[in-house]
Amino acid sequence: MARPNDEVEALLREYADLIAITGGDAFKARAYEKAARAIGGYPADVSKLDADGLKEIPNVGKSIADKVAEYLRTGKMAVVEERRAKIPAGVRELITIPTLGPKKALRLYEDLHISSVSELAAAIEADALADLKGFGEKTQDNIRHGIELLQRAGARVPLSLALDTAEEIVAELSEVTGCKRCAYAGSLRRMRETVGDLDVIVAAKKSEPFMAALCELPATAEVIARGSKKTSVRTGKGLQVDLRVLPPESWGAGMQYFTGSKAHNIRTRTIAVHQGLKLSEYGLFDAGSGDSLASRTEEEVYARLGLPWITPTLREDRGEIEAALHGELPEVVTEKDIRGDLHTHTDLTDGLAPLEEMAAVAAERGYKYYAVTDHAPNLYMQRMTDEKILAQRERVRELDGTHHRMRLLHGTELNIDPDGGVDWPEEFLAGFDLCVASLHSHFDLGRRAMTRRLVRACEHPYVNIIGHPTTRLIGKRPGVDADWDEVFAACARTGTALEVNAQPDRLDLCDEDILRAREHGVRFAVNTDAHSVPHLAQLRYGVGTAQRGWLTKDDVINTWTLARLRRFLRKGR
DNA sequence: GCCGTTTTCGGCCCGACTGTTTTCAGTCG
Repeated sequence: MARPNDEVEALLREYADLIAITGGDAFKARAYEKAARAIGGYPADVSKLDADGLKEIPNVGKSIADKVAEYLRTGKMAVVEERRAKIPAGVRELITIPTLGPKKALRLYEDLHISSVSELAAAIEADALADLKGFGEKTQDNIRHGIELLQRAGARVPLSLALDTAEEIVAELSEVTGCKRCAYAGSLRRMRETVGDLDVIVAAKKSEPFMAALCELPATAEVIARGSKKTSVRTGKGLQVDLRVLPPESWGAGMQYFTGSKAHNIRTRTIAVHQGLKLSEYGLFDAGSGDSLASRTEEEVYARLGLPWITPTLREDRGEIEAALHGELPEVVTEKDIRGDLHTHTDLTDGLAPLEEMAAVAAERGYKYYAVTDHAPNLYMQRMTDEKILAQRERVRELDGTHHRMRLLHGTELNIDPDGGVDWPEEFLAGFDLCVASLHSHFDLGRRAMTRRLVRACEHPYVNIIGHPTTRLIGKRPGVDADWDEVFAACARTGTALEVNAQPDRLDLCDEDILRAREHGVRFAVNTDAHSVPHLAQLRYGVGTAQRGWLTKDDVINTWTLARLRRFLRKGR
């Protein structure tokens, strides 16, 4: 979903890198990075803002606002063009190599005129770096290895793989003698959709046994660094794991610190500094006397800073600090708030398990209601017919209320055709309790046609939920192009919910889209789109994503009572 | 370059590890 905000973000990031590479003021470079991030995550479309409007964005002042306005007006930013003229694009590429930063990149360019990763690889092979100051044998080895890692690609791994690996490592380290506590932190705890590396925290008096245990795990393929406080390894699947061992009394401060995000921590540390305090992974200290004021629990640390405890999924510096200071933190939706799944499949179409089994497991999960929504006929490979779906409906009615009194709803997942129409005529659709409608083909219509298509689907009187709205597949396929603000407005106007699809390779809508849609007053449904029994447990990823989008119970229709849900599903008909 | 309950200047998170620079710079998170 390339939108002007993303373009501006990329350009400002490039400028920040170029400042760093040319030895410019490091604080200036960081100011541009902060502004880039703020614009990328800003809910409104920057191309619709003037310079004054741009200055409303946090970390965007007059200078950056003017430059962004210049770019939006002319398609160029003069200062970036100037720096690009001095530094070839390939030099910036060099700093994507792990262990190679802006300083070394500039030295390579100035002294040896190296301006691409391939030139650097060739120079190392030709032993051309031997006389270069600061490039000893080890440094060259690290760069060579860094280039290999870069070329192997796929730096970030899906949330689900990261979680599996982390739970395994936490379980192993928890067994080591002397372990007081062990947990994962970092972007995994914040439930980001992909995870770059794992942060595992141990509270113990002695660190060495844990460092040894991590290095000796079967999953460990390579030891990157090993010290007494921190050890980093890489797993066979290329996932980096950073282990920190902290004294038990620092547990809360350590978890707070290593959960991040970086941006959130900068804010909390700044708050500390303003109060004459110093916040580190070891605790919150009086800056003058060095006395420890809080460190045992996260709650304690936040409280001493004058903040309530903040849910990890909100810690992105997307307004949670301000909300916390004003006592306006959202009470985000949790897994136990979900009363039912509204998008699931059975073996009648492409699911693996029969209706009876899916329903039984859903009831075990404690759901009050559960919707079966198999594919509609226009997804031809699924061979759905009127007879088959009506026979299923009969069976659904028979089973209704038989598992722990869970109510079964009969639905379907319709296909939105290129014009925005759906499979069956209205008379037939009236027989369903609810209809999900999704894009399954024609992903490359132009933006206008795609917008019209989605808006028409929302306007359909029997379409209740738009399933996996952008149809992106993380790391494989971008979402479709549409004017999403227009689509979100149509959802709000027509009483059509947007799905937060919990499949770990979808997570669609994503957190940033949820934040934007929420501004329009849209309702959401957090669904698994389960095609098998184990998929029902993937709800946690959807809930995490919903939390990252600041959704409360009230925003999510499948936390509601069945009576309230049914009123919503009538869609004013 | 941005920002402000230490406001219009002077800060900007801060500590860990590595490698090579014999006292610390570069990179990372």
